[in-house]
Amino acid sequence: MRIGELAGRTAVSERSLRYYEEQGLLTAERTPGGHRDYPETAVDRVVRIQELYAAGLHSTRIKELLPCMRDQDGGPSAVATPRLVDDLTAERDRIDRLIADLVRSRDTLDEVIRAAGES
Amino acid sequence: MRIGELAGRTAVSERSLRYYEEQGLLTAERTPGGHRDYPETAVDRVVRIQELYAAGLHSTRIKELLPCMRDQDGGPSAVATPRLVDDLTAERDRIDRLIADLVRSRDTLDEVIRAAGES
DNA sequence: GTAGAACCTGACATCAGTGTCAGAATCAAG
DNA sequence: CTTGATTCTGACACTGATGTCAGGTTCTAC
Repeated sequence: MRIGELAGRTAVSERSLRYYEEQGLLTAERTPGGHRDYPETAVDRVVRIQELYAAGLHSTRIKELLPCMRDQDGGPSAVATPRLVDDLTAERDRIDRLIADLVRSRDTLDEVIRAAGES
Repeated sequence: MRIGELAGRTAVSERSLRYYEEQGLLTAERTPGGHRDYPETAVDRVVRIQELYAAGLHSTRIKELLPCMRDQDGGPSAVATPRLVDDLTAERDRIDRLIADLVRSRDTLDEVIRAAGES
């Protein structure tokens, strides 16, 4: 599929999709004229990338991580090195703390929203 | 207490504390010489502010929200307007989706970490 | 009063993903 | 072939909290 369709189906801007490619997170075939041609699996991958970005991972870390992930189509093509495992463990712990923060913030918002409803 | 102590106790940089004041999120008395003098309650407030920042709220939104929050020392000093309730509800929904993303990302990391441990 | 630590303001830098625009090339349908 | 939609590359802007530095002032303990 072409970039416009991929952007539409993933709700990610074309700009970002080109950026992902630039960062080595996403590859695409090219038409004879140079237009990008994505496989169906790209949809899944872009969604994953977005999730990881949302979790605060940087593109370099995502790039290291992607080959180690169980892909939509089968097993991972690589196994994380001990060094990477350390980094990913730190990321996971950071995300854990972040989730805890978010839950507290959500509770705070809920309380304010509810208090306004009671008046 | 002075800014250095507050920074130490909250693990927030002095730079950020001054920024919070600049944004109207945090107030402080001043010594005759112009140094900031924070009340004990500032510790709690700074922690809250950090949580809300972590949840992706901008300073303007936090500024609107703070007066409506149940403070450490008692009831809220204001009730959210209907307009603000709408905004906060949108924020809450966004945070909900973000938490879901984070959980998925954490699970992904756990899987990669575990896979590396099995080898 | 003096030395050193802590604090003040103001300014500029940074980060990294994304928005946006320009000008050119390609693609698809008539 | 033509036309309009889509895509291409490259460049520059932005955001917004935080880092950092400079030059000066205040505080605290001796």
